[in-house]
Amino acid sequence: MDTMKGLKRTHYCGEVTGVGNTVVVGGYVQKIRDMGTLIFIDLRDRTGIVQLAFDPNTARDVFEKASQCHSEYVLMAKGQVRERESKNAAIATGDIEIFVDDLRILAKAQTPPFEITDETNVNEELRLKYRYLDLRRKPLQDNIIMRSKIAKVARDYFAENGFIEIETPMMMKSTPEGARDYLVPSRIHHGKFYALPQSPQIYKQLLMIAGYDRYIQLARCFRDEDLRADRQPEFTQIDMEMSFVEVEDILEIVEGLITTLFREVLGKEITVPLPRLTYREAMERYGSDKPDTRFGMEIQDISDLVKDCDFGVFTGAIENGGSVRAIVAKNAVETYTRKEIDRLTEFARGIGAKGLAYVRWVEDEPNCSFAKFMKEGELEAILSRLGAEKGDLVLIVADKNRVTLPTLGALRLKVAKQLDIIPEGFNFLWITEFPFFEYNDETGSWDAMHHPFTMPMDECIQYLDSDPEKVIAKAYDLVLNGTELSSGSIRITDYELQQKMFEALGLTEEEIEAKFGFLVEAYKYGAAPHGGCGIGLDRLAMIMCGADSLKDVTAFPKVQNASELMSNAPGLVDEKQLTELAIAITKSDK
RNA sequence: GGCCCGGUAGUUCAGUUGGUUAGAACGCUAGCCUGUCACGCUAGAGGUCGUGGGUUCGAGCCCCAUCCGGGUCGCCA
Repeated sequence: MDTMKGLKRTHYCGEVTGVGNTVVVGGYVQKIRDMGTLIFIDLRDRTGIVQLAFDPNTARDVFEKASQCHSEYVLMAKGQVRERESKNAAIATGDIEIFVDDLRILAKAQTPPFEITDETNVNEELRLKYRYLDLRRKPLQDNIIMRSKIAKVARDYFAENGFIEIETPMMMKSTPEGARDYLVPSRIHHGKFYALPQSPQIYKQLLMIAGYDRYIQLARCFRDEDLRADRQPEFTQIDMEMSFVEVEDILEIVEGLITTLFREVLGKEITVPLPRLTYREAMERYGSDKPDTRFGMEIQDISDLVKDCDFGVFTGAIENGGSVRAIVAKNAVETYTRKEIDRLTEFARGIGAKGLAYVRWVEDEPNCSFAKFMKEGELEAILSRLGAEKGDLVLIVADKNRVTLPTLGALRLKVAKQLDIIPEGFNFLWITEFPFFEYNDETGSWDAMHHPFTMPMDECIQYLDSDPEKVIAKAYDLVLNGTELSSGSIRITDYELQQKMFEALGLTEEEIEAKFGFLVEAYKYGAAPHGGCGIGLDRLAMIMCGADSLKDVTAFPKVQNASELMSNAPGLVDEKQLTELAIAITKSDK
């Protein structure tokens, strides 16, 4: 093994230029082409690839060393840049090569379990086990580098706008109203636990009380819930809070961040102000509070057309206060055979619908699952209202609105993906006027839709006790291509109102005192009106990188069961550690 | 916790109705080759068919259980 002695890197591999110059590069062996008495090595670093050339006639010993190299060896090479005899248009440095006169093998390498190539279809499980090798791949390096750039631009943007970056504790008190907390046992206080923050929410509100009127933090957050492609148990938020503001001020700052990020990182112009939809409108048109508006296929209400028909499913839903609604998938009858529609029906049932009615307009006579219940002209009226034509598939759900809308919303998304009709692009959307409370079917009580520190609209406060469903919150979500990017609100700054809010959510006096007493107390000392939001950095990076999963923009992600395949976290700990913490394991997996 | 999909050389996959010695490509090893860049040519090594059990004369293939991974619903104030 060699040392670097006497050599200092002058260029990154992908940036070598200047025929005639002597350069020093370092990197990993991507590929060796050994012609017998002529060797070429492609050397790779995070900027790209450069070709090293070796000829035994001019440098025998260097050539011998090159012949001992293998894939992924770590090399440093000094030599003269010269023009290639034939160019390679596929790489940036394809016109030149380095004729090496000093080669150092800094590290040998085992043959990796998979090839380090840009394109790969290697099983993700294996790649995660050898994450440090997967991270050598250019697409992943590009993503990680872009994420770094996003974070940098965001920090700069907030700094320029007078925000102060403040770190809040990673070990805090557990307030398990929302997601499950990750707990950290205390050695000094046996039987007591810290919790890792689900968000710095309470601390940043306290910072507003403390007078740091513009706060920003790239905050790590933790939620002990099941994973998804767009959900990791630990993630990063661009967390911000501002004082002396109303909703509009916050939206404006966030819009400024978005335009700056897209301009500086992707070179794309985003038009502001961003479009807005009220929660109610989003639900009625898209069946989701985070609609993907890159395509249409909006939900339409046909209740009035079927209220007198002979189909009990339709009329029953309407009589129970629900509705009959539909989406139209254009030119979809070839994709959706009877069998495929059955699968959609299963899918709809999984969401909560009792069934799925459809019209599959394949020939001149539309094939309709409920035709025999239709009176003269009724089906025609429905198809005409919906704008359906030959070749289209109409999907209809009849139920309470709380079932029809989300079901059609999910179907809309699924069908659009299957038909592959979602265009590229970045469609931002503010969702505003969220309801304050959400009815919980299981407990029969009202839960806070956002967190309990959210301010109701001024004119709604009167309904807090009498008509909770009428209360609208000063809350707003930012949605990008159907992904919730950010969630924020104006906060309650009046301690009496806060107290009332906790009570409306069913907390007893004692619970309020034990969990949030210090916060309520703090507001007694005066706070300017304030609000803010947390923007999901990981999700933003995922979409800006064009990735489908947070794993592609997270250096060391966790898998579905929240374990980490490389280190095998979480792991067992010593009996001694448990004793010190006064913890006994009563049950464990084998 | 529910549902769906997957697990066969290092990797990606094929493997017919259950039938002899489980194949291919890439990678790897060795040899040859002076302008390659998906280098080429020759030879070779490499398998607990995720694991356990069952059915059978016989299981990669059928059945049961289980483990691992992916997606999703619940969950994520």
